[in-house]
Amino acid sequence: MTSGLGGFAPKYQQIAEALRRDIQEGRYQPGERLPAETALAERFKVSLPTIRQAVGVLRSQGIVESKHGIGTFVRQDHRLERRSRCRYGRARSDGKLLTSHLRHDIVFAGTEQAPARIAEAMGISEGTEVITRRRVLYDKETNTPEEIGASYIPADIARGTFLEKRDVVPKALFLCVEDLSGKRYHHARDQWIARSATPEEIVTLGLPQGGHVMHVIHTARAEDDTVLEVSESIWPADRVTIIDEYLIDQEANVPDVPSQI
Amino acid sequence: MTSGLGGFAPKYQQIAEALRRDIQEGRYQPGERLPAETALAERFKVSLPTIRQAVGVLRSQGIVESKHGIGTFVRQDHRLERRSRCRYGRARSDGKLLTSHLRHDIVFAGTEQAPARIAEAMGISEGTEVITRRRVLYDKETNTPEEIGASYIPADIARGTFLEKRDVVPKALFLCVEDLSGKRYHHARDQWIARSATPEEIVTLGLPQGGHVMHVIHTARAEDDTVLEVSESIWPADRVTIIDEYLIDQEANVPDVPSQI
DNA sequence: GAACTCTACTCCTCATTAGGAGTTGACGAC
DNA sequence: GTCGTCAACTCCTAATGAGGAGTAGAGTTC
Repeated sequence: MTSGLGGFAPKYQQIAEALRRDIQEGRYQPGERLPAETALAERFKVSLPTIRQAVGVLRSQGIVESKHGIGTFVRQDHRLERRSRCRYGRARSDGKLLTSHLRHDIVFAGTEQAPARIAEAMGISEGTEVITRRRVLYDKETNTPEEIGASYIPADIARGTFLEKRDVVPKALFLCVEDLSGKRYHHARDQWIARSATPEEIVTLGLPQGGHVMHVIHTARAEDDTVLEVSESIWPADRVTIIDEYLIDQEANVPDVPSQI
Repeated sequence: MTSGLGGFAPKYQQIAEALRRDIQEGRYQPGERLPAETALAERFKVSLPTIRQAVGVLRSQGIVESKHGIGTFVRQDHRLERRSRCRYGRARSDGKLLTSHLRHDIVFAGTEQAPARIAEAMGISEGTEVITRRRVLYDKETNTPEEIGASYIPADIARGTFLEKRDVVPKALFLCVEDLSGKRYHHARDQWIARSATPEEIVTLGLPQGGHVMHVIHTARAEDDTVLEVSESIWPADRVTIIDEYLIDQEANVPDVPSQI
């Protein structure tokens, strides 16, 4: 059966579009519950699976969130701003973390075999042992998880040190690594990707099924190019905006790589 | 009915997981067609809608792509590297674009009312007229769309100039703007977000339903802080990796904003 | 050989039906 | 008042059936 009157798009898409408009025009406020699926089915005069398919579209777009047994709610799209650099700064070498509004939860510290993506960033072969420190960062007020993070330090720098202990470090991690290695952080390479969340990330970050994450792998090197630390951070993709502010250096050498004009 | 033997996850998730493993372990190669849905339904001994739901999971993760009337195919996950800065560089002021391997298709040039996000970046009110140049970039070899882009130039700089004409500009756009404004590009602010694609983006970039994009808004200013240009670029999220290489300046002032440690 | 048609195959849409599982709030027993 | 029970409500999973629409290839006709 075709939809007959009006639209040429499938019914479920028309319904998704109608609901999306309702939300954008404020008929359903952020945080508010949508009518039950059965009610929507009646309102749009379609069957329940069609409604579910329509709501599924909105879910996959992060516009609404369904809670089993409770209802479907309009999500508020709050994006937190994140600086893309600004990881370091001796201005804060008092030991105060840059992220003091977040609660740091160190979930693991010890020796691990480097996963492929980290090994590649470090320039070592997959499975080589590295010292790993994993953390989850929570908003202190709302107590919601905001970030999954991990730092990987080469074994020859950190093996047998306090970095293998699951304690809070006395000062910013990079300062500890500088002390232990005798070298200073000099240059870095950040690698950003957006991808769909893994099942573990969905659980840890409280994401909806099929949610996406922003994933950055940060490789910090000394002046002699040895890797001092690889760290990664993972955020819910729809809760962050990455901000990067910089001076334009028109004289800089331009690598011959793809880039937008 | 519960799934009975073995798994505790829903059937469709188990099937999605099984297929995902098959793909990752190479039993289905990139570009290859998956068995038809009816065949899969028989193999997994479930009904067709359940198979469709399972395949839908893989689709939403960008692992496979379905083509109506043809079949479902394993996508190859090629991410192109993009430099996050490197927009400028007089080293190339011969006029050669940084993106010479891409075909630039200027789809619009003229006066428009600034959309909200652009107005905010420019510090003007929504609806103010700006000179807009929209483009779509195609890979010269495969002829596939790789990027949607647009540049917005304040009317007092570009109104009545050749920038309103839908022609290729004689040299890099920022050099034209510098000539017209009499000011030089000095500093910039980039704003990255990952979000789900709009219907237009899905069509233009050839994305699967529910695909995601990486969206950057780039605001370039002169030394006196006036905005010279706001430009935006949109890529398929699963086809790009953003690369950022830089020197670490530990003495820099650290803004008091959220940031990973 | 070239163009057309027709068929078989593919994925897509939608209705109907059934039961499972989590949450909330009202009610009654204590 | 407090606690536990239970019913009503919510979303979730799954099967079945029917038809629609796009594609490719075999076969036929010219």
